Amino acid sequence: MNAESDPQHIRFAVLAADVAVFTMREGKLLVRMMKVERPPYFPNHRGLPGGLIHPKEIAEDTARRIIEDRARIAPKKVHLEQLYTFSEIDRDPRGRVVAVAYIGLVAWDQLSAEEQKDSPSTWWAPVKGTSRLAYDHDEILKVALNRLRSRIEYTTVISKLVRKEFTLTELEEAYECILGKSLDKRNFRKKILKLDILKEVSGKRTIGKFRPAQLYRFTSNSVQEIEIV
Amino acid sequence: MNAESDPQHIRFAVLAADVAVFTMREGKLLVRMMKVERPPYFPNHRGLPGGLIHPKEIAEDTARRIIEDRARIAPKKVHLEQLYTFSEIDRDPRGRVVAVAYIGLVAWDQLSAEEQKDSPSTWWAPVKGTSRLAYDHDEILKVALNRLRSRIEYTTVISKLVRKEFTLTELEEAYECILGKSLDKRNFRKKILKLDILKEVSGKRTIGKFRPAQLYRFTSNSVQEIEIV
DNA sequence: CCAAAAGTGTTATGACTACACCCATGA
DNA sequence: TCATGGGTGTAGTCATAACACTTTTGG
Repeated sequence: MNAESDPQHIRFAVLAADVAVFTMREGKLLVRMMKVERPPYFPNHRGLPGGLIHPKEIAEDTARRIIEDRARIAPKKVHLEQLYTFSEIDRDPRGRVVAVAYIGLVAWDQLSAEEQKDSPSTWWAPVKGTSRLAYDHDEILKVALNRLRSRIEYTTVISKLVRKEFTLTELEEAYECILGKSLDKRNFRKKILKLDILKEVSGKRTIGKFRPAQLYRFTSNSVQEIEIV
Repeated sequence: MNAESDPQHIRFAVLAADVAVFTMREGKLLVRMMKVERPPYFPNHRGLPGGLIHPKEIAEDTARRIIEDRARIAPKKVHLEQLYTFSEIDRDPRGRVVAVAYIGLVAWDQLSAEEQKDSPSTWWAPVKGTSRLAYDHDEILKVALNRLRSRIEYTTVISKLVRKEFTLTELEEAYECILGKSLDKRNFRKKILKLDILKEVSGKRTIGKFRPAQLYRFTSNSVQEIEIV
């Protein structure tokens, strides 16, 4: 019998979950930040919401709890996907903490006034220009963005960032915002409609004093794997 | 100060790494198995190589150590990619163990005679027909296979499963084996050559008594993201 | 009638699919 | 010369990319 099969000798590590919750407002991608008060390492600092995994919790439930308690957002509104597990020895200066990182996506219009609002403890920050975060959260955010970018190209995850009913222009802007490049309006429409993942809904939306736009919604509520963009 | 900021109250979980090491022999995908002796839960059972993360180890190094000590393969030969972190409460009947799972890829011809050989403690098993593994390893293997399938379609990971110099027929068979479908020889060759990821090498290989085949190798040693198949 | 966003079609180019025969070799 | 795997080309179809003007609306 070796050391590991004897429970007395089992080695422990601290396990945490960190979450990069994204939303989109006025064509800008935002990420949820929280205050990190960890003197002397991170006095008056900021980072992604995170916390330790409880003994009777799967990592995804930890992520949900953190979204609720730390990010102050109702977790059932947030679409979660596991991102990567970060286990660098010194990623937390207080000791060995391994973090299972998640990506969270939520549509801005699904958020309550409270959830949209910024507070001293948690707030929305534009992704562009967000850096110098506590722990290894710069790295986590970078990996999360890369994953988000690649996933919108072959899945329908973008459905979790736009409102339930949207115009094709809004959808195109969401793609452009995450991909960081502009798309051809006519080609985008042809392509997205041919995929057969959207359905027209009866209403139209008027923005300002101009021509109203047809509204659409995703036919399926679940994230599907298809070739987009 | 809340409970989590007080080191006395930090909650611990057991962390492990599990590895699905794949290789390919005679057009069949094999996965490395090990004996699991955990009475009364898994007497005389089998599973993927796995073990606990040491305090001063990143998860990937744990995976390498397990590949060396448990799977009995020189870890530097194995290409590793993090797969997913499994944290179901009861995935290990002995207690709470969270596993960071990895995919390992190694070319059969890179293995020594010892490494190719099966022993009572660790052996190669054809992926097709491998099931009823210990812990949640059926699930891990399933997720690993899905990931492997999708990754060979948009990266050059297959380079880690074929020998350094290979014929186009060998490469095509490797794709067919993992994708589980046959490809058109002419179309496959046109496509793979146009991608500009292979270079001809001077030699030819004769199999049996027939016409010798041109040898190729991947131009880059690293796994690249490109649209294949 | 003006300003602004919504909406729409064509053409050229390149990629993909389907498909069948000749070539080189060793026995 | 035969058996076997190696190697190649074309035509039809489909997807992509580039590109500009008309429509609808409220003020």
